[in-house]
Amino acid sequence: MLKHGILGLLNYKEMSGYEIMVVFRDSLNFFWQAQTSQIYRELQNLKKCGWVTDVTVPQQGKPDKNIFSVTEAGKLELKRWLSDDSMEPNKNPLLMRTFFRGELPLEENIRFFQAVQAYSIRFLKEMEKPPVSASFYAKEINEPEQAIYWGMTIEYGMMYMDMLRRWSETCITRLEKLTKEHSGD
Amino acid sequence: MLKHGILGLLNYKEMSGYEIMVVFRDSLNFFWQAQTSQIYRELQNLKKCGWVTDVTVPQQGKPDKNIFSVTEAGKLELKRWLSDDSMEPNKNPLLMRTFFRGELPLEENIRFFQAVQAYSIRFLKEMEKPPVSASFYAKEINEPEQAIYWGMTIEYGMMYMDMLRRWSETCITRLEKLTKEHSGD
DNA sequence: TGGGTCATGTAACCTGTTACATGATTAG
DNA sequence: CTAATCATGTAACAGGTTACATGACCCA
Repeated sequence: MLKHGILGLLNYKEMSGYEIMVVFRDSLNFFWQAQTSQIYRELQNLKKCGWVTDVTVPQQGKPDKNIFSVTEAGKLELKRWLSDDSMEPNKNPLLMRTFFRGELPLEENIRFFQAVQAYSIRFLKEMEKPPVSASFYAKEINEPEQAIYWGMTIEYGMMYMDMLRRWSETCITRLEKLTKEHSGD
Repeated sequence: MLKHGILGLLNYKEMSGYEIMVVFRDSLNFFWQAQTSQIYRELQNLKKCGWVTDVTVPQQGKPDKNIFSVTEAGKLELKRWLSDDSMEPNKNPLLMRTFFRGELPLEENIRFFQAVQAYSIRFLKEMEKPPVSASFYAKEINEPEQAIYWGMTIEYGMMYMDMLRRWSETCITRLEKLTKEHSGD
């Protein structure tokens, strides 16, 4: 997956490992995270596959830059990967932590879902600010055809966070109702 | 994470690696997947940590059963893990595939989001059937206190799939509008 | 007689995380 | 003077996937 993410970025323009890291950190971070160590390793793998090539650019003061660009074979592989529309199963740590909460007292669990709610609200407020989307999306690359898909990921983020807010709200309500019943006995 | 999932299951009742696999396959599958190979490895790790112990039960015909049960230290660790309410970042392959779709023609992308929509609808229909939730949740263990949290994960599943349905719908609408504009030029 | 379930795993591999190392430049 | 940024990575470990192996029992 990261392999193809890197391929997709290099397809926009040639980049060094460091620049790729910056894009992940500043723009794709909300749906994917990647450490430099992993990026540099994957770049070597992509090179072995013949999907990217690199040129070393000497610099003064700083270490040499290794600029990677996608090959024709790499572009084909990117398209092949995009054409696959099978839905892979997901892992959800939040639901794992929810499932086993019966072990803890109600009050603590209410606090847990309040943290979820606070998180989703914080996220929504962040996203409502106008230029959040504009970090990588418009600045680095000026391709209006692409922008529609970038917008879709943002839209997903907002709809997801709103869903999370509503879900945590119902969880809190349900648990608060239980505490009242208990004290009413 | 899997470590603690296993710990949580063993906290309900003692189980063999095989039984744990069955629970993951039949009940937790929609938010977590685990292969037997991984489960057997994690059980050995948990044993090394002193969080579980095991007894070998000889059986006729079948291979010996290795029944695991959680220790006091394991119960403490489970509670410690549940108390952590920090939100860990998620990876979302679907958004990775959405982000780079500019490479493919509109028609193919419409088909992509239609596949997403079909998937979410199929899932919602599956979940609306009454006894889906009742596989592990009520059959294996009779603990009404826990059931409320199991219900919350199901509720999340439905709200998430409904959100996914709405999102893919808006994506399709947006792309269809574009195709009309193109043909109208 | 052949395939599915019960029940155990091992081995190799891929992916992701954490910690560390280097060294110049630049901004506070 | 110190911390951050630019820019490269390595090493070790943790977590997850894929493929294979064994062997008896049960059902069609």
